[in-house]
Amino acid sequence: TTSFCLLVHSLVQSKLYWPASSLLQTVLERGENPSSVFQNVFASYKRSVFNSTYGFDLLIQNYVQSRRVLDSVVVVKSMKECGLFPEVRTISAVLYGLIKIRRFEMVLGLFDEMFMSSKLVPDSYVYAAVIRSLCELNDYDRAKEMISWAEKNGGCKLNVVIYNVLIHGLCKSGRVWEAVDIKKMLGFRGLRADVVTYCTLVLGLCRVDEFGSALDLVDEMVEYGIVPSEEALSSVVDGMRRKGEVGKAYGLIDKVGKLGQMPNLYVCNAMLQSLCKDEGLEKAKTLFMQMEEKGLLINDISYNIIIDTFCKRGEVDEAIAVFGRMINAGIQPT
RNA sequence: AAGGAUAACCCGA
Repeated sequence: TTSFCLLVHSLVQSKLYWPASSLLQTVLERGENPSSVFQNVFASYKRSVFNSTYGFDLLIQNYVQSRRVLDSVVVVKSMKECGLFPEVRTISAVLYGLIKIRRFEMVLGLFDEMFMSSKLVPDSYVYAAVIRSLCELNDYDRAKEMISWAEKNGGCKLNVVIYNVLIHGLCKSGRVWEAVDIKKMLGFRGLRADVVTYCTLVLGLCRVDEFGSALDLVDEMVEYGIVPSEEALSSVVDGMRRKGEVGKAYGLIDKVGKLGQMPNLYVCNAMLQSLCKDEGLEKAKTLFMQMEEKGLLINDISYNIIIDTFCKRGEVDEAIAVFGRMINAGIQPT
């Protein structure tokens, strides 16, 4: 093992990271416990003339990638005890490993240990991990405190992702209006809501049946040229439709359609149905054309709705024409 | 030089 470790350090010195990493992998597979592996790597580090500590980072990475996150934590802590520090990026990989196994308290503990009592400066990835953990622990007060603290003396410029994490957490906990407030404050921090911010809020609002506000947000994002996801758009359109606001729902499809986005087929079919019933056939036909243009995979149900409507109006010729198009499109009549 | 981050999507329980 000692020769392995010496070799690792020298490979790292020559920037041969990939071989160094696979060498470490074989060391890990020997099943030694992480502190003794660390001792070995540390002993050969001291003996060698190389001064890059990146070999330790690779060791940590290897543990994380082998889903041995807790072992990676041992190495990080051992390094600190020996006065060595991994790169911030490496620590962040460990933090996300911990999040994946839902050890949120450990994320907070490691954050304190590594960043509160050293010269290491957390970056936005690290803050995102901490905020995420606080949200998962339902401690939104502390999450907000942490953000204000980081804004003042965090040493790095917070980006929109951090706020998106908080917004998502609040929405998931049903605190949608707080989430909306956070978004409103982004401007004062020199940030702009992005597609994730908007989609998260839109879906959060839909989940608590606030379709009107969701609609306003979609309007706003479209003004900024941000295209809502199919999922977000579908939720709002279907919500408005179920509230009986079929006209508004249709207007939204029309508007967003110009940006190339359509609701999913389910929602479109429901809209066809509602338009035929409440708004007359013209709009339904227009929607149907849009669905064809946008390449939505129209199914038998979509055709049946149109055919049925023509039949009910006694326009059998039209119905047969649509039936013909259906056959041409290769769809089995049902 | 590396599989370091947030919605949705997907898959499994």
